[in-house]
Amino acid sequence: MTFDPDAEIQHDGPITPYRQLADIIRARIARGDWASGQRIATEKDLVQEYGLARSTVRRAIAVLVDDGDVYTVPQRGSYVAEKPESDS
Amino acid sequence: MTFDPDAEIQHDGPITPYRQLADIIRARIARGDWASGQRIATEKDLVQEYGLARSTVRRAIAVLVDDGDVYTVPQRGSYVAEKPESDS
DNA sequence: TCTGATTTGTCCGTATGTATG
DNA sequence: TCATACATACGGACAAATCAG
Repeated sequence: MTFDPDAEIQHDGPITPYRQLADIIRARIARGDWASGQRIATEKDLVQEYGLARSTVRRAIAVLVDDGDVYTVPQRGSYVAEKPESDS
Repeated sequence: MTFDPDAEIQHDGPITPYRQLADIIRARIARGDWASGQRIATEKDLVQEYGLARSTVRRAIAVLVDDGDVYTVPQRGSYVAEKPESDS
């Protein structure tokens, strides 16, 4: 993935490929590429689509898991988490 | 690397280890140790070969990058830049 | 049941980037 | 300048579980 210093979403830390990929996946979920409960792209697919190392892809997914956006099932894949609706 | 006040190549500023190393690398490129487009020695190797701190080696490489003699690819290494021939 | 393909889990080695004292 | 530590990233290898046939 091309390093994009003009990426729209900013973070606390430096803009890095794994953070950018995490944002991209989040955006794709929001856009409806994958519905709630559905499996997202495999690590292998993400590696091929974005030209990143698998370790980097895994780090991006780890961010999403940490944020509660997705969850991973060993040997199965990562799925879009069902998030509670915001009442605010 | 031993500080050498009698180094042949002179500079605008004071003679320092990182400037001397930059000169050495330049000379090695000119000599053909590394061809155009090829990766030069890693920072680690240069540290071991010349007995310098890594930060000093990095400063030397930064000089070469600044001069357009080499370019660095994150997580990959530094490469000999393809320089346009001088017609003057 | 067996087999092979798929997919995530883990570990290793290499290399540069950044920060601190 | 030096020494050290940690972060980031790439690439490879192998293990383990799952699933389709």
